[in-house]
Amino acid sequence: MINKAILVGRLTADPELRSTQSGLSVVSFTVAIDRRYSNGGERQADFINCVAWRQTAEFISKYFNKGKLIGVEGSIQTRNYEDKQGNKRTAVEVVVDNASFIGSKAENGGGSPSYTNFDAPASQPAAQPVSYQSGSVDDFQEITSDEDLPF
Amino acid sequence: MINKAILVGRLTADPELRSTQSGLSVVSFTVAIDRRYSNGGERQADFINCVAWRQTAEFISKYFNKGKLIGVEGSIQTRNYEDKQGNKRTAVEVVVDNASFIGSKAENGGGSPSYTNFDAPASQPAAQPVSYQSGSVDDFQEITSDEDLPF
Amino acid sequence: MINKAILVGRLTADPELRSTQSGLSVVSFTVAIDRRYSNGGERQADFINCVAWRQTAEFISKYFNKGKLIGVEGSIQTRNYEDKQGNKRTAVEVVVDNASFIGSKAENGGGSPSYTNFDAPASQPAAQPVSYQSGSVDDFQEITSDEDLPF
Amino acid sequence: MINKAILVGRLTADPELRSTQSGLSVVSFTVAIDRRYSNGGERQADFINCVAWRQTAEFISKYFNKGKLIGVEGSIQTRNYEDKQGNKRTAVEVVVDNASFIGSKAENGGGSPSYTNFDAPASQPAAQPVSYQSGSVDDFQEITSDEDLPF
DNA sequence: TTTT
DNA sequence: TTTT
Repeated sequence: MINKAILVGRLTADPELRSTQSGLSVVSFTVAIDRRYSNGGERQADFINCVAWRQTAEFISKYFNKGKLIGVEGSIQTRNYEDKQGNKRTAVEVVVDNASFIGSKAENGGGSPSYTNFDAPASQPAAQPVSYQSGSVDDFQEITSDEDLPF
Repeated sequence: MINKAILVGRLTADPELRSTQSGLSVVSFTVAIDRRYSNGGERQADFINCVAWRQTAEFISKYFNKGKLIGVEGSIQTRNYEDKQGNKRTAVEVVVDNASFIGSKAENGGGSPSYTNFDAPASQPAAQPVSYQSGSVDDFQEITSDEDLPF
Repeated sequence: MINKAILVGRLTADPELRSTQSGLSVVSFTVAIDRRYSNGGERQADFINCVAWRQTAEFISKYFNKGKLIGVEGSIQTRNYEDKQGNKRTAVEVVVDNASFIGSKAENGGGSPSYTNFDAPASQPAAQPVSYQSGSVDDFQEITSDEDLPF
Repeated sequence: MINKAILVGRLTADPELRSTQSGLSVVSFTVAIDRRYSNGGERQADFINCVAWRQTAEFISKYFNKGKLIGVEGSIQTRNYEDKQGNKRTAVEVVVDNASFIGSKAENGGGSPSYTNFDAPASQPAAQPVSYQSGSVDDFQEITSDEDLPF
């Protein structure tokens, strides 16, 4: 089974990092994406609610803010809850497992001179990460030298 | 900007074809997709509402029914409406621009001996389409012979 | 069956529009996409060959050039051919069925003051399209008014 | 930047698990995907080379074989190498970071009664995983109880 | 509740 | 080199 959403749009507000009772980082935010073809003049957009957990949440809250372009990859999750009036409602949101900068330094806010490069292996020169993906660092697709390839 | 959803799951019910006042075909249906990792035993699924228009709608209502596997590609749309109590709510659904059969004849229900192959160019032998995509037939990626390629 | 590629990267060169013998527009171009995690400092990128046909080809050659950000959606196609030495080789390329501008006017080159808005319905105010999708204009997901929805 | 491929097709052969000199598991395999619209009768397919590493590699070699349906998610990688004649060639393959079963038990080969459920937290009842994703177990999107959600 |  |  496959459940995949891929979005590129702009944050409608600064993402706000929170924690669950058990200490997990979570961030929720909304991505605005203009529709391709609008209705005779009036612009239209979709506003898609997203949630990210753990390091992905921390990455997003650290590097993105209102109006910035973001690339997001995840799955569509439906969740039941009761609203204040006790009505059963269902929330639909994208659970983000990967977020990326899109485009130029200018577009991304550039700068951000001082920060912790939490992803780079200790011995490597620090560099601004261009995305953060759920998973431990040692699972990223490493660049294996040719001799190391068995095919 | 990019807004793309790709789903493979099962229809929770027979899709029901309707028409708008202006005569457009529409179908709405729900795709159930099991989550990869469930919560200590209890299975969990996401139930994603989908809408398709025109020929895609007709294709889906013709070839798919409750329980069948379907592959769906589209975009996530948010839409505002008022519920019966007059509360403003927002609906989130996948607007499908392409649906595909997934897997074997067995899995797909096979059979379906008589139908109109609305997509095939008139001069071609009729064959069961394996998907339907928004767009006129003459926009499908045709198989151009090698001599026809300019590179 | 599903075969979907979604790319956001930069054009390595100006796309060059050509025609097949039968008069179809084609464009081929390469999208460079930085890898997320590079190999201890040296930047690495994937260079993905793409082909687009018809109006998508014309759209791309009209609005994009070397270095510009592009969003691309399509399928991965494998094609057999013989190289100059007569060896059988297989080409792998993304057949683009949809291309989009990504990000700001600045990022996109903005300007482009005079052009034909080939997609807009005749009666609508002309506006720069934000993407072009294979399919006739009348297959785009239109914005249907609420009364028009059968659900 | 975004580089995403999503495929559902059939394995053209049994995947063969290998190891790099440094002891990493790798598997390479080819996914056959029928094209939607064929050229007046003759069937056509794309044959897409894929590589997977580590646990994803082990998962694939354990649960999939020739002819089986597979869902694959990854990125398109281009890699330079020299062929036997010393010509520079470039390989294009999908680096898989997630593989899933598609469809029914029947379709998947079902059975497989005894195996190690390498992903389930120790205290959970063992169950056949439905996919494997790069990343440590503790990064999967867990099902958090409602009280645990900060929104 | 929404972004350039 | 290719799968149902």
